[in-house]
Amino acid sequence: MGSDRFPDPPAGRARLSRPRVLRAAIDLVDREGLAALTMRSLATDLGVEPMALYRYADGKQALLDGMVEAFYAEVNDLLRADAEVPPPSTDEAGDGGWRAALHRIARAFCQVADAHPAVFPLVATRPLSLPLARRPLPMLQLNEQVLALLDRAGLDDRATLRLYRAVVGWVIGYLLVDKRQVIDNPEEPEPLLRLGLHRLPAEQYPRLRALAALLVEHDPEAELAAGLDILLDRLGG
Amino acid sequence: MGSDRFPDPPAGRARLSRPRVLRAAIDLVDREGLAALTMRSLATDLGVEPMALYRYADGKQALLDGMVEAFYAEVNDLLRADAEVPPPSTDEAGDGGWRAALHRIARAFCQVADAHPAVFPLVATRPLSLPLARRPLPMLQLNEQVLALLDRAGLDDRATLRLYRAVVGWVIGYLLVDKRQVIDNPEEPEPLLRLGLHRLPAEQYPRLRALAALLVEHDPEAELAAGLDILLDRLGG
DNA sequence: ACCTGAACACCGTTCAAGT
DNA sequence: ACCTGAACACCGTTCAAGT
Repeated sequence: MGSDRFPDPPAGRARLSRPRVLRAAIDLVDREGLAALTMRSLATDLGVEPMALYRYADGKQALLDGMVEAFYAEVNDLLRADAEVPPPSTDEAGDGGWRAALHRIARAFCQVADAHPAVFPLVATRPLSLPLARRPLPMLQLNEQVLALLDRAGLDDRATLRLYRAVVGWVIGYLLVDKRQVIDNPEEPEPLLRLGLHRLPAEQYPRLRALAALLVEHDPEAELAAGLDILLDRLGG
Repeated sequence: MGSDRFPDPPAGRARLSRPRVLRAAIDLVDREGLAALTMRSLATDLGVEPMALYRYADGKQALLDGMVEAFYAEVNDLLRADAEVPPPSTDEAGDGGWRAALHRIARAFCQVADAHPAVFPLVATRPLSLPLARRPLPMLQLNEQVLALLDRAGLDDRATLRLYRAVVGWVIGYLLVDKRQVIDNPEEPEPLLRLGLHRLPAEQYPRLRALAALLVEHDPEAELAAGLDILLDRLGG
């Protein structure tokens, strides 16, 4: 995370640093939601004047991009951590393990998204306004890693990219849809009422009402992995 | 779009109406981007004072939700329109046509996303903070329609929901990733340079650099449809 | 019922100043 | 080099008033 433009100061004495600012921003959003993040509230959290932040991010927009950067850095850290505890068989499935490696990446991504649900919308949408080469380095690093793994499937370049888009789109889309299970009234024990579905006219939305009770009961990690396998099977040759 | 709370006035004489406000909001965002949308700028566009908008949306947040509502309403309109021009064979593929109907929905969704690229991030993320039953009616209507179509695959409830999540996640995720192809320097004729990739060190990102030239060359509609078929094949029994 | 207009609290950011 | 503090333009929203 230490790019040239935002150097980490000598470390120890100095009060602020880019990682510290980004971490504080993510903490604040985890605690109070995206809307509560302002340059002023973040400054207060860090015990500093708002303008002090501008040394570590070029403004609010850049701060948001920095949070996406921190998100991907966390994914990469997680992956490095469990790479040090390799699974029993080094050559996991006889295919060089690229498939299992992709699953590990998806799982790590999923874990970080779960840890910072309010940050995830930023991860899904902010890169839309950034040209590829300007994206956060940790994001590019993960992209490169996924591409390198897909290469081992032995596809040509076009097919590799098609599979790449499918994998990334699937993971982000599935997480986005899954995290939509927002509860209306957390007090209510009945799951159907918790979702506020009694407000839905049953005549107009028969299927939605009938299935809504089951909406909450599923295993996101397993479904995400299953879909990933399907796409790898059929697009991976 | 005419809910009880925001009635369309007699129509004709009256200056403002909820559809007119939402349409103006989407126009503004299409023209100048999400950041340019403020209650004040929207009011100016409509030739009205900012506070006049509060009669048609309960505030900025509700306005954003209203735009998602308008987005889904546009999808539904599109679907109704081409339902009036049915394909030559009424029973499209012998399976009751539910598969083809799903493809039509995906295509319509895709078209509207293309028409309003700056609005799409709202569509992808705003429902995260709304409990199911509070979501815009046009969105619930489309959800119901998709569920009804999936029912025809003859799956049990759990499998139907699994497939439902997969289909919705796939379409949204794919569109999100595909629309990320943002151009760095539109003047530059060379596609590789247009993406700003000369700034990527080739040693660290060999695959990304090698494949980036091909990133722009693909057929989004076809890839989206292909992925949809794969998921329907394997999760649809 | 529908819209105006002034006012308030808060926001991101500038600029000049401190150390 | 790193942070402060005052200031500015702009924002969403309140409230009371007009017609």
